[in-house]
Amino acid sequence: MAALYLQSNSCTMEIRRDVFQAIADPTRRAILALVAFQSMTPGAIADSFDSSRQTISKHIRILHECDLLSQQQSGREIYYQINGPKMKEVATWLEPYRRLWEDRLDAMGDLLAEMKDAKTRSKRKIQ
Amino acid sequence: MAALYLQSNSCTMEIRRDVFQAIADPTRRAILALVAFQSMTPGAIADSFDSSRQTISKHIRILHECDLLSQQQSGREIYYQINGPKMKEVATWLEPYRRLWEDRLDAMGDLLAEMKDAKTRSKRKIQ
DNA sequence: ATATAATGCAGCCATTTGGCTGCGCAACTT
DNA sequence: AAGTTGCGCAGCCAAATGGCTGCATTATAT
Repeated sequence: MAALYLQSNSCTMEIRRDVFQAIADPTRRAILALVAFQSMTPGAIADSFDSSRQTISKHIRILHECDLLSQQQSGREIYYQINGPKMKEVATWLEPYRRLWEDRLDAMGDLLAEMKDAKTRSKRKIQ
Repeated sequence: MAALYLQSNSCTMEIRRDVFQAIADPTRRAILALVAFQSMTPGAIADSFDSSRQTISKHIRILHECDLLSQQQSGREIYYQINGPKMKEVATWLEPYRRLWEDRLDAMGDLLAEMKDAKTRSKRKIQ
């Protein structure tokens, strides 16, 4: 939707993918899980799935375009591996929400605390 | 893609959404950011965007279907707020990858070796 | 009681997505 | 030199996505 485009002569070329859109697909998350342990070739990765090699290759391309995978050529083989810092982007986005599931002080946590602990002098500000 | 469907008489109704697919859309992430501070009504949320109220309502529905938002009715108004524990699902998925950007990172190969190390409990080796 | 406000739902539409196949090309094997 | 293997790209297609508009419904307000 909100992708960046770059005009190159007569054609329009997409240059950047969104990390969140990339990890939205379960197959791509599975690929990330596979490659997390060791770098793998597209062929080897595709062997783990029922989809065609080209389909998996497309997923790899998307992961590579958004920089979640880095490649390393060796002859005619290309080894793909996870790009750690890019994964951190998701963690960074998630960080501000951490307090929402780690214990107290959000609206819901406030409610729960009130239910569990009758002594709490809560000045809840729901709504 | 891999969504669950439930047959209900003549129509096919989707019953469950994926959290990752839900946060893939930038508008929905913005909604989450809005609602993180306080519960809000769909109308108030929609005021923050250029899209139509119904379009935002659709996004809210998706977030609610995957349980990222919880609702609380008050008269004809409905207050939506973030569901913390559901957000944790993303954090849980991300956790195994944390070592990829944390720790002492010398080279990518070292990181991979480290992950292997965690499995085999043996000596650390490069790539 | 009547009007207005707050929502959700259904339907329409253009674009994107994710699958497949066919193909071309470079790099190993024989 | 000729064949095989690994890989990416282009093109096709059905399904999903995200936007819009037009209702229907249920509370409030007048």
